Amino acid sequence: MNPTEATDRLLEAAEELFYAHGVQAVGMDAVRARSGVSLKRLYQCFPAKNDLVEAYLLSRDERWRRSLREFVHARGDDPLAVFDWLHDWFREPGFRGCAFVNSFGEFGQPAPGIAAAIRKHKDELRTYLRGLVRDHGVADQLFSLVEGATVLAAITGDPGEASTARAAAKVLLAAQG
Amino acid sequence: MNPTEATDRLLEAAEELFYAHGVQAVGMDAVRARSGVSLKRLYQCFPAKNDLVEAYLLSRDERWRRSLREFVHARGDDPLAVFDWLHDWFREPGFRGCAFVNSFGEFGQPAPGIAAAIRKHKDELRTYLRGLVRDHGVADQLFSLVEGATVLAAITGDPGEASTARAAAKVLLAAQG
DNA sequence: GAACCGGGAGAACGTCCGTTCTCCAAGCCT
DNA sequence: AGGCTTGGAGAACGGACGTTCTCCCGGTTC
Repeated sequence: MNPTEATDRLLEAAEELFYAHGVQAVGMDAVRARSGVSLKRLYQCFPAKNDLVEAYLLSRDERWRRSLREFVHARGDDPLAVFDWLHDWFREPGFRGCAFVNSFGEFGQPAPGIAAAIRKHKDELRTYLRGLVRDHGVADQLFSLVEGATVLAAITGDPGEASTARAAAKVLLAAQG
Repeated sequence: MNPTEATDRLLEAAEELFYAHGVQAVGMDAVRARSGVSLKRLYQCFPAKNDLVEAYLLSRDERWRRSLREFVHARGDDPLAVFDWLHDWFREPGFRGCAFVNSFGEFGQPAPGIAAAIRKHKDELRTYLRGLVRDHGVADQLFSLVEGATVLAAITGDPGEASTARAAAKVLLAAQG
């Protein structure tokens, strides 16, 4: 097995396991078992667990934002489509909230690379929303609604939080003028 | 030292340590050291760490909601005062986001008591907001803003997220009619 | 064919931590 | 005073886990 394929399989396994059970609850041996990559190669690709966690977050960020971007773009970049996408996401079987918020909660003082990955995700999302909604103030308000709906959907298990946030966003966008 | 005083000191130590560093990062021995209560008595008061965690969450819920309620009540139960309170909270030195959201992130599948304490906190908060804002739809929208602002303030470190959410809340309340 | 190299499987090591156990000092009752 | 209980301090136990080490096999090169 070649190193780049090993890295891919490791990242895929890490995403599934870390997101589903939390980073701390998943041992390196579980990642090895799921990925089919030997421990030795695992540590060649990622010298320490922190490195794998950081790569997991960066990879998930890319995939998550691409999915959102493509969905919203297919709807003419309507900001409200963001909340329709959220609604679909919340209904997915394994939905457990925002991976970045969860990781932030897991680590009291995250390693620098991990903290940076978390902040990067939120910064990029904010920037994206500001691209959809020219008024930065309103974009930031929508951002707050997105985060709130995600947290609440995760804790209550109710995907309807997306509809609540969507209704609020509609009012805020209309008030923007 | 009497058992009820021991319980108080344990809860106080647990709140400080668990909130500041995360539950998993704090060992029982650290709680013992901080509280000055012996390990033996600690395990008499709380037979397992989960019990202490659950008590910590319930205790923090009471204190947190009382503080919010009193602040808002002193301002004539103006819903917007909720966001002023948030702004003060976000500026506090040890602010690290919502203890319940953080705990939710820490445990993939929380023990039943812990999951219940987390849900209880959010349920009570929702109920409280619905008391302040008669229109349940708008109350829930404000709830989403509260959660979003808290998450973002924690991750970005910017207390100004409260002002953003406040501005949004003002528009939503005005639109309510 | 024989020495060598890479890689896999899994044992081993060290540490951390939740929980329990041991031991001892100090108070209390008769 | 002398046995008895209580509680504290901290050692000890057991398991989990991150990381490294050992051993062995299969393929490659002279």
